[in-house]
Parts: sequence; structure tokens; C-alpha cells
Amino acid sequence: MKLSQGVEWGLHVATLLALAPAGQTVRRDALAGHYALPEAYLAKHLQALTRSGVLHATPGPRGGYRLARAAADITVLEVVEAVDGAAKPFICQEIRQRGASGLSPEECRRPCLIHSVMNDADEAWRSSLREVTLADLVAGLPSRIRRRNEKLMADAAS
Amino acid sequence: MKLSQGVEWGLHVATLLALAPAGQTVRRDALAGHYALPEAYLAKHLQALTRSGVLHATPGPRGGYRLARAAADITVLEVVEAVDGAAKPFICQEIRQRGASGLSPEECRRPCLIHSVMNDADEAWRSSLREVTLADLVAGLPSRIRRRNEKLMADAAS
DNA sequence: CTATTACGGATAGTAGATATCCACGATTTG
DNA sequence: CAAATCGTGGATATCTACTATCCGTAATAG
Repeated sequence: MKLSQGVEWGLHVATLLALAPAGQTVRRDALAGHYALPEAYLAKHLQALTRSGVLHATPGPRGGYRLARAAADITVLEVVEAVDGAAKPFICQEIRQRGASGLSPEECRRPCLIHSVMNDADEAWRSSLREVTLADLVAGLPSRIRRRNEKLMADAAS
Repeated sequence: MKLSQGVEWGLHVATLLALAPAGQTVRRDALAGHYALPEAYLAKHLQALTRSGVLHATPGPRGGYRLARAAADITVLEVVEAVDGAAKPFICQEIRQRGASGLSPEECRRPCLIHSVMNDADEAWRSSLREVTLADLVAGLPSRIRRRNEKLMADAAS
């Protein structure tokens, strides 16, 4: 079980965009340069975030990305699911129906308990991530670093 | 983020072994045949479960596997970690220290908040799995199926 | 000693994540 | 309108981890 590194990129970039002046777009190369990320690959994750409604993209000169909503309305879970997908990590293959002791479909109307336990754990994980917003991440930054990044974002206006 | 299918195998097999008469070993081919699993590959997961102290393996004629401890003392988390590894799914690469706005090491004495949030969620997941034992999984089986598998395990004695 | 059974290393195949590039379309500026 | 800018999405290549199998070794019961 491993999360893709794109999740880390998405969370840092979204937090950064939350520091830009309201409504201002930031170009992709500025975002990539800020964390020394490969721009071409970051683009894929930014596309996913845009499709999921976390970011808003503006094409053309003076275009770029901004948050699609207020930072307080975007949860960490949304960013994670946009980049990594929302599929459940445990894929029940119903092996109880196979083999020597294969259960009949009638005996499997109730979902597999193992499946339920794994899904409950997944829901606990998601709930935990749903309780934190981008505004919380911004608020947690040391104020010195926050001011510094705010200035860099303001200067990134084309 | 995806869990390996070996986790499902491990949980089903461990639950099955919890139904065997106390102290009795069950051969690997019986376990594999029970769920129509490829025996050679299942062996890898059984080895991991043995190394982790979840199962006890006995070599030689009339050998096989049994639970290393009472079913009530083995948590689902132990089985999952034995098969899938205990590594945290979020690997923080400290991208805040890289690129144009790279923070100095002194500015990073406090752990990255994003890292903390992801680790908290992971801990919520683990806690959820730690609260369920193999005895709970056995207790959740419909009694008809439970009796059937108990009989099959008893008959599997070599 | 011999048959049985698990252990562990070597070896492939496969799927998904990582990474890059380019043609296309949309938009703003002049 | 024309040119420059910028995001979109498809094609492609590489790398890693999971899936899967085989075989020689070690240990044990009879």
C-alpha cells in the first residue's frame, strides 16, 4: 500500500495557491519551479485536480491556475482523491466462493465480514482526511514562511 | 493506493486456521485448495505471516501451519502488516526544501503539516484494524458456514 | 533412512506509477 | 484578424512493485 508522490505535490501546490491573492492565476511553470518539480508531469496532476473541481484553469496569455473554491471549502481528501483516485484500497475478490469450500451465492448475500472490516478502516482514513481543509494547512504554516510564499505568489502575477 | 490481494488471502486463511482444533496443523495444499489459491504463491504470504509471528509452521510429515497465538490475541492489523508490510503509505519527500522557495533545514525543524495530516489518517486506519481480532471474524461467520469449515479443518488433519 | 513438508533464493511476466513530448484548441493582446 | 501564450489530452518509454512459479535445502516423523 503506497500513495503516489503526486499526492504530496497536489497538496503542496494547492496550499500554495491558497496563498495567492483572490482570483489571481499562477502559471504552471511558477508552481513547478517553486518546488523544483518536473513541469510536464506536474501538468498531469494539475489536470486531474482541475477535472475534479479543486482547481480552475484559465488558458491563454495571463492564464494559469487558481483554487476553484475558497480554501476553507476544499478538504485534503478532495485533493488526495483527485490525484490518486477514489477507488477503495481493498478489492474483495470473494475467494470464499471459490475452491473446495466454495460458498453458494445464496450463502453470500451478506457481505464478507473481512470486506466490511477493511472498508470500515478505509472510511476511518477518509474521515480523517475530510476533517482538514486547505485553510487549516495554511493556518498551520509558520507566519514567516506564510508571508514569504504570499509575496512570491503575488509576484507571480504575469 | 491499493492493497495487495495477498492481504485478502492472509485474512481468510488466518480465519480458517482459527477454526481448526487447538494445536492442529493444516497443510499448505489444504489451505490453498480451500480457496482455490495458487499454492506456490500463497506459500510466500504464509512465510511472511510466520516470520511476523502470526502463524507457526511445522516442517516434516504431519506438519503444516497453525495460529501462533489465540485467535483473540491476533488483530487484523497484524495480518495486514505481515503480508503488506508496515511501511507508511505516505512518503514525505520534503519538497518544501527544494526549488525556488526552498526552506532551510532550520525552518523545517517542525515536521511538514501535510506529512502530519497524512500520518494521522494512517493512524486512524491502523487503529480501526487494530480493534478487530481473528476471534471477531470467526464470531461473525454464519454458524452454518462456521460448522462446515470447522469440520473441514478437523478432517484436514494428516 | 525415506518420505513429507516448509523455507528461501532465483527468475519471469504484468500492471501501475513516473516522466516526457507534441499536436491541438482556447484565449488574450496588439 | 494575427500572433503569442497557455492548458488539454494522447502517445510513448521507463521503472518499480506485485504476481507467479520452480527448485534445491533443511527439518522432522515413522
